[in-house]
Amino acid sequence: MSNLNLGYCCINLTLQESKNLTTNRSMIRKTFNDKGIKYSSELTLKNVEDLEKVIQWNIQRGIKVYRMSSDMVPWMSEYELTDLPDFKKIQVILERIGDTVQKNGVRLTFHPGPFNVLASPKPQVVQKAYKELCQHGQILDLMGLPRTPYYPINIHIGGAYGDKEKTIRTFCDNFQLLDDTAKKRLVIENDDKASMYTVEDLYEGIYKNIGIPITFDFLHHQCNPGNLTEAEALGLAFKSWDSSIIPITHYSSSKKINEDEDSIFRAHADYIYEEINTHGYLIDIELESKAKELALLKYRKDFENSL
DNA sequence: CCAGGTCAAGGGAGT
DNA sequence: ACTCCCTTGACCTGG
Repeated sequence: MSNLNLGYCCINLTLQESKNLTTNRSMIRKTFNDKGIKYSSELTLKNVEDLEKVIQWNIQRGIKVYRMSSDMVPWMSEYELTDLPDFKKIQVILERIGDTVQKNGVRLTFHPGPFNVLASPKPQVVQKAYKELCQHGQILDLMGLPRTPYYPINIHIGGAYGDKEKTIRTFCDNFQLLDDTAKKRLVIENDDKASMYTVEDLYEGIYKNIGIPITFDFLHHQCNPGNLTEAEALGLAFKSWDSSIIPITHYSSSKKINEDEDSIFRAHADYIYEEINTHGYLIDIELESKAKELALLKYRKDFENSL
C-alpha cells in the first residue's frame, strides 16, 4: 500500500518543546483591553515567524498537509489585519510562506472555531462569522494562495435549532453573502452528534445547493453515520470535490477505545491505533490526534514503510 | 519557575 | 441552571 498524504493540526510538540516555537500566542480579553492591537501585532509577528519554521520542519520530513492555527492573529475580529502596526513585516513573511508552500506542494488549511455559525438565527453571530471567515481568507490571500478549496477554510454548520432543513437553507442563503476570499475556499464538515449533520445531510442540502465540498471526518462518521457505511459516506464526500482537487479529510482514533475507557467515544486519542482505510480513494488526511506530529511519525513507523 | 485558576466567541448533551 | 464537550490549550497571577 502506498503511503498516505498525512498532515497534523496547529501545534508541533517537538519544536514547541525544543525551541519554544509556537503559532498560538494569544491573550485573554483583559490583556487585549490593556495592551490593544499593538500587542496583537507583536504576537502575530512571532506566530508567523514560527509558522514559517514549522512549515520548513514539515517539508524536511515530507509532511505536506498542515492546519494553521486560528489563534495566529489574536483578536483579529476586533480590527482589520491591515491595522496591525507590524502589518508590512507580517505581510512579507506570509508572502514568503506562500511561495515556499507552492514550490513544495504543501497544502495549508484552516479550521476556524465552533463559534463561526453562519446559520445562526442571531444576526450578530452571523456578522461575526462573516468577518472572521473572510479574515481567514485574507490570510491565505496574503500568502498568495489561490482561492480554491485546495486551501480550505473548514467549518461545521454549527447548530440545528430543531429544524435541520430550515437551518441548511439559512446556511446556503448566508453563504452567498461571503466575500470570494472565504466563499471560494469554504468547505463543510460532518458532525459527530445524531442531532447534527451527516455526510448525506450535507451532500443533499449543502453541496447540491451551493456546490461547496464536504470534509469527511472518519470519527465523526462513526459517531453519526446516518444511513451510510463508511465507504459510502466517504464516496459521497469525495464526489463533492472538483476532480482537480484532492479531497481533504479528518482522521483520529477514539480515545475511549484505545486509551481511556472512561472517556467518551468521540474524544480524540493521542495516537492513531489502526491503519487508515481510504476505501480506494485518493485523499489528503489531517490527523486530529492529540500527540500532533508525533502521532503522524508514529503512524508512519507502525503502518507505512518509512525510515 | 510553577501550579492552579481562568479564559471571547455558539450550540448541544448530559447531569 | 450548570458543566463539559467540541475546538487548538494558552494566559495570567500569586506563591
